[in-house]
Amino acid sequence: MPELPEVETVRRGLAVTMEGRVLQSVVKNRPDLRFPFPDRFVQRLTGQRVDRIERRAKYLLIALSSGEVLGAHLGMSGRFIVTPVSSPGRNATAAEVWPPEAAYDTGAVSNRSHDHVIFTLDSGDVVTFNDPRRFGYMFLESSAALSSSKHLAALGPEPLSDEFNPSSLARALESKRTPIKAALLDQRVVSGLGNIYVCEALFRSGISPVRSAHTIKGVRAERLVLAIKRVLDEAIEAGGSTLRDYIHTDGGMGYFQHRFAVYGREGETCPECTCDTVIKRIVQSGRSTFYCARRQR
DNA sequence: ACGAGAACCTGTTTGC
DNA sequence: TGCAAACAGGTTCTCG
Repeated sequence: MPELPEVETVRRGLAVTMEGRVLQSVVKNRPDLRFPFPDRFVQRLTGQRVDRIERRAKYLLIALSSGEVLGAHLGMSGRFIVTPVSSPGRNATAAEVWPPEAAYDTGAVSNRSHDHVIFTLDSGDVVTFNDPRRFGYMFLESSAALSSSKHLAALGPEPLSDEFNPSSLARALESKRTPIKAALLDQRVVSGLGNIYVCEALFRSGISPVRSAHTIKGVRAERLVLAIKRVLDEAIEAGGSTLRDYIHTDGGMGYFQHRFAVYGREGETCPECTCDTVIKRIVQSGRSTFYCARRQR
């Protein structure tokens, strides 16, 4: 579900609610998500203060006063929902007020049986992790060991950082014969991109998704890097893209889906071509790719 | 060693 | 209308 802009939007929502607060109670409703929860998960979290919430690629990193960091990946359908103590129904128990009205309104929350972890803060606010498909997961790691931990160690540069630039991208791609579409989904090349924003960035840069990755250098690398940074910036600004599962922590929607040029637009006319070229959908390594065969070479 | 495809799960949409 | 197949924002494992 969520790519970098969606995870960043969730991070901002959680930071407002959780930073500086103490985890008064933690309820875990099953032994595992995609992976088993860490040993003594509830005990290691209960009573900890949340110092800071950061993001690395698509991971949320919740730094605790114990010196440990709670990492969370949303997979395809994971979401955090905040039920404020001041919301309507505040006199009800936490279990009775979730999910908030806005989540009902979007239709994005369909089943309480997928509430896997419920955090109650000392403010009274309740933060719930819900994930129908259970591709999401959580882990705990000491702050010092975090960057070399299993899940984070191999990640490529943050696309919005200066470490991600035309020459670093060209270097990462020079040995790859796979199509550029697949290479950009490889989190070791650049971290945080997913199917939507790869399609959109390739369109903006005029690069064909089937082009061999190693041919991206020079001007093409410059155009691609710029397109990736811009599309991510714009999507974060719009609060991400809400298609099916993804919603904000307050149940609200992102708006960037209205600005997709190609994603999900098979058969529609290309927004940049003046002729009547239509957007094509192909399948690459099992995932849909949308592009304009005339404009993208 | 690399790359394509399957697998992991549930829910929703599409097609016969 | 009803049921089955296809599809979904991600990652990881297996196989050729």
